[in-house]
Amino acid sequence: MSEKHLKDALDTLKTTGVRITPQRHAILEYLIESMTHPTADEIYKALEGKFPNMSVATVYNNLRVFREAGLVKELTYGDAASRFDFVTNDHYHMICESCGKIVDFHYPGLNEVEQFASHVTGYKVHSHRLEVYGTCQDCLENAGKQIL
Amino acid sequence: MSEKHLKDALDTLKTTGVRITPQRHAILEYLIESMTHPTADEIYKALEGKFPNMSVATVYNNLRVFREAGLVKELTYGDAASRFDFVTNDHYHMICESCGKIVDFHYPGLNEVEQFASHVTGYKVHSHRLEVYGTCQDCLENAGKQIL
DNA sequence: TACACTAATTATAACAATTATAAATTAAGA
DNA sequence: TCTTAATTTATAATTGTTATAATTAGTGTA
Repeated sequence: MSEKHLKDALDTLKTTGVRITPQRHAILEYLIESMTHPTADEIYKALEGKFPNMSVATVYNNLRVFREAGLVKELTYGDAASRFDFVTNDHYHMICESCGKIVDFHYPGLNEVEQFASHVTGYKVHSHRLEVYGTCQDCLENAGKQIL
Repeated sequence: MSEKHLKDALDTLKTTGVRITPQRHAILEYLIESMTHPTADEIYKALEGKFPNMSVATVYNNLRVFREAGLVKELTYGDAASRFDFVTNDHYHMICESCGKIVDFHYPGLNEVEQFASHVTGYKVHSHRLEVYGTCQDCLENAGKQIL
């Protein structure tokens, strides 16, 4: 399953004329396997065992390459670090405001929002971004304990 | 109309025990009157005529105060500068990917998305964020001209 | 397989947005 | 008016990210 994702991703890169380096292979692999929407720095730290000489710039450069190839989405949060998400199929993010944990969920058909928005603003619509903020169950439970 | 907004905002601050300084008054006034969702730096530059000695830190500090009081929303965009939006009633943003222009639009009832997301993830939901990306009419026209 | 060409990596410095600090100033209630 | 704690200011520090230039290493071709 994730094997296939990796292979597909590498194929996509090849056909776009992007070289497959060991670093790129490792970053992609890590992105696909980790379910945690990591930051560039987390990727960097996770791979420094395998690549002691790798530079942060390499991570950033390659994340940009992947983003431009459509393999990866960047989730931006002000001056906090961006998080990177391997693109599988369309999904949205639920974010815990207490601990920052992000989980995916699917929701069908917000196309009508795009149509509506395009109609009232006159913009030609490309895409949209939806995120839901709340508190995850772990944090809810911890909050409960503190009251006791 | 915007007079009333300003008065209400100042009242809110007063009841929260926040002092009304000339700088705060001016920043709020600028936020309410400008329809452009300014960055902290834009606010700083816009007011440096009135307050030649004001520091950027003051702008940032007060935007945080306003945010915590619920008067202002911060729109974050990765390493680009945050934009600040005076809260009137709920609306969403349509953002031009070509020139960055942001316009507001209203859309009723995405509550069901929140309910759905809460159900599938187990999170307790507080809020959500929706943005639509596209190209504004000005940029569409300019693109047309370049082809000719 | 070896070569050549170009892209990618590395190390480092630069940058820009934001925040922390400490001293000076000031709003607002008594 | 006086007092006091909050706020502002000026500056330095921090953090995420990108630019630069030199070195290294994929990959197509002979």
